[in-house]
Amino acid sequence: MKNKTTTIKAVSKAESCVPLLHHIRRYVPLSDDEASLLLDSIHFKIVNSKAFLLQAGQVCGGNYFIVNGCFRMYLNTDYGTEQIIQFGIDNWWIADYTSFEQQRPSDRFIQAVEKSSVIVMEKKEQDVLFQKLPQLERYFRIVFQRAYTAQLNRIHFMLNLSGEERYYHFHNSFPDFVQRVPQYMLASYLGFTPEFLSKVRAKRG
Amino acid sequence: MKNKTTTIKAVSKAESCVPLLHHIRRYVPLSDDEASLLLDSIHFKIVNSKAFLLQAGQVCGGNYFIVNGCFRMYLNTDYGTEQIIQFGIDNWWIADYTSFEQQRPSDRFIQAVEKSSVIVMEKKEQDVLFQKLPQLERYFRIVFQRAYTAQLNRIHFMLNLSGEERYYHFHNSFPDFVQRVPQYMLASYLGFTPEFLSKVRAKRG
DNA sequence: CGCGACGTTGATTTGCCTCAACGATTGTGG
DNA sequence: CCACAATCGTTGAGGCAAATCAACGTCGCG
Repeated sequence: MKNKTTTIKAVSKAESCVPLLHHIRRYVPLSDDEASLLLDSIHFKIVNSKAFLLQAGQVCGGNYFIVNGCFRMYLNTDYGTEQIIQFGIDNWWIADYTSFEQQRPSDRFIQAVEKSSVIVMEKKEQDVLFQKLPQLERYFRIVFQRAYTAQLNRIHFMLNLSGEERYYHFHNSFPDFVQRVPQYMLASYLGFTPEFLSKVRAKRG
Repeated sequence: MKNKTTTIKAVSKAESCVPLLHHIRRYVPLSDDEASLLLDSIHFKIVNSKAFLLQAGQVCGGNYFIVNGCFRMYLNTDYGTEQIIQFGIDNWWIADYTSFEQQRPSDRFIQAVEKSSVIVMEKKEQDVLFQKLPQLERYFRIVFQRAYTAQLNRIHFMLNLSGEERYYHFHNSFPDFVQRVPQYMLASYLGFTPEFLSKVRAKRG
């Protein structure tokens, strides 16, 4: 019985990490041996809705690959409100990289918006992995290069579009995602109030 | 006289690339042999004020390391105005990475705000260099990781601060930079009009 | 069932924009 | 070296997009 459980767990870990391996192999080569080396250094985690990967004051403990689900990164503003600065969904990495790299306390929260599963790569493990599998540096170079350009594009839209235009642009870009998060979170992310979003939506069904 | 000029030029290339070597060595090891390999694959370029590294419609020809000077990246909006989405100064890399990676036409401009000098790393050369000097992947991984977090922070300020607060925050963060660019460019970058900036400044000397 | 979280709607306010006219400074050609 | 234009910054009047504040409806859940 004990053996069986162990076997199931082992299988489940390998299986649950398939999306990550697939994502890595979109950008760099990774042999099966190298993949199992990787698997030894990461772990899989189920995160309940509203649970935190990170809370302000803590050091960001891992670099998180979202296997499935949805997270929001936010921080508390000067007067008590929460400001969402980004969402993360399936096949995205999320972390407070300033806190993670320097192992210093963060000022942010990373919270599950729905029940989710992630792969955790801790700082120590990641450092070792970068030595053993240098192609991971290339992989993350590409990941961050794209994340950087995505944020620049986002800034462009924030500067040029009205609130209403931003909402419809986002809606067109991620039509299914809009259903997944409460409207007040979407409003915060897009940079306006929930009341405003409600009025925009009232205009067109 | 001609010889002398040539000699000066050769010396000047090695010398002018010192800031780049120094920047790389802040993050990854690079032997002298490796450095000269690098030097063979890049070139140095003086850029006059108002000259372009990239214009909309062109493919972004290089990844540019700014040795000294100042650049702005902008694009034309639907209503004929220019929207600045970022500045680049000494020791920053700048490029339209979407255009650069895919070698497809850009929709952006990269223009010198003042007389500047850059080091150009062309796509082909960069690809070869990444093979020869794999630590450059790590170097750029770090560069992009930091650039990404910087943009996330910038988004946070755009979402949370009023126009006046954004100006003073930027002013405090880069006190000398504010002097270097015309106010209308700063206004565009910070997301308000030149008139508004003028009125903000009028309030406090 | 009743409470708290979320969304809606309307009245009012405000931060910033638009438009227009006017200085100041720079650069360029005669 | 001056005249003149072009560029950049300033100031004010009026307008609009979105925020704020408040009241109310609705749904899911302990």
